[in-house]
Amino acid sequence: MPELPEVETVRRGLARWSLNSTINAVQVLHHRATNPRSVAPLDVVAGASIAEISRRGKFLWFDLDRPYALVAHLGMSGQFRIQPVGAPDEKHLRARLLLDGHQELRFIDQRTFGWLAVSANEGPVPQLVSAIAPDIFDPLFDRSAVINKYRKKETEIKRALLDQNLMSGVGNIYADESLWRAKIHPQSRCDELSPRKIENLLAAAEIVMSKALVEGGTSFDSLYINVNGESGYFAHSLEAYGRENEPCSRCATHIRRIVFGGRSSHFCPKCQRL
DNA sequence: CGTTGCGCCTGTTAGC
DNA sequence: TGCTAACAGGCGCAAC
Repeated sequence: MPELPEVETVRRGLARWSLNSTINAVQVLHHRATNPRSVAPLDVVAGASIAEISRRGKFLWFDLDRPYALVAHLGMSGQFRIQPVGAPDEKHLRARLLLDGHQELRFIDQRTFGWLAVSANEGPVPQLVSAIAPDIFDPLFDRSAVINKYRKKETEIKRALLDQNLMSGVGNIYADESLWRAKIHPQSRCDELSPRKIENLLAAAEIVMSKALVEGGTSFDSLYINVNGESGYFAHSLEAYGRENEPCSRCATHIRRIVFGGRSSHFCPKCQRL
């Protein structure tokens, strides 16, 4: 499940292998690979060269030598792979970009929640990304303003953490990890948390995602890999997510899993009290 | 307007 | 053993 550290790992791989390349052709192999909000069919980027590869939260995009960008979201299972021309097609290959130098940039996506799109790129971020809040590593991230936004929310803190309009990049894994680290129960009401607690939570999110980035992200299976096909190693470092009935590393109480808001939350019932 | 729930997908696993 | 149901869950939109 690609969240900020995984998407950033992919972005760095893409930058290393495709920066300054020209996109010679685009081939779309599945109708869901194109986001319906794309302003044009994907093959309009043919002939463009890749000037920069950028990211906000879980969205990434190719800045082109044109007034529009090629935006990508990996969804649940999206992958980019750099492959030599002629390599056998992957089972869930959804689109391929032919680059100069006999390389292909392939978009592979089992569950088809991921997509590509062409979007106007004349502001700070492409139009398609403009509604997404800056992530915690963005120079535009305003920590005190974001703390105030969380404090005004009339919902549980876990839900708010997943809201990409407040702060982007955090998904279910890093939400649970951040809450564990900050010792906050996922069902705590936002408007009952002190500014200090929320500040601690943001600091925890920043630390957890920084550590994950160093490890190349979290891989449970082959659904998340980087552009070289390599897995990340942060799964070994998870303290709460996916550890139901295993002992908390701080107090040995068994981690509990509950479901609310349609998703699983993992937490230590002793360290993270309501 | 803010919050909540649903639908979109497919491969794996748990349970009967 | 073989089938069905549950599960994974980011995002956009509809509904309340």
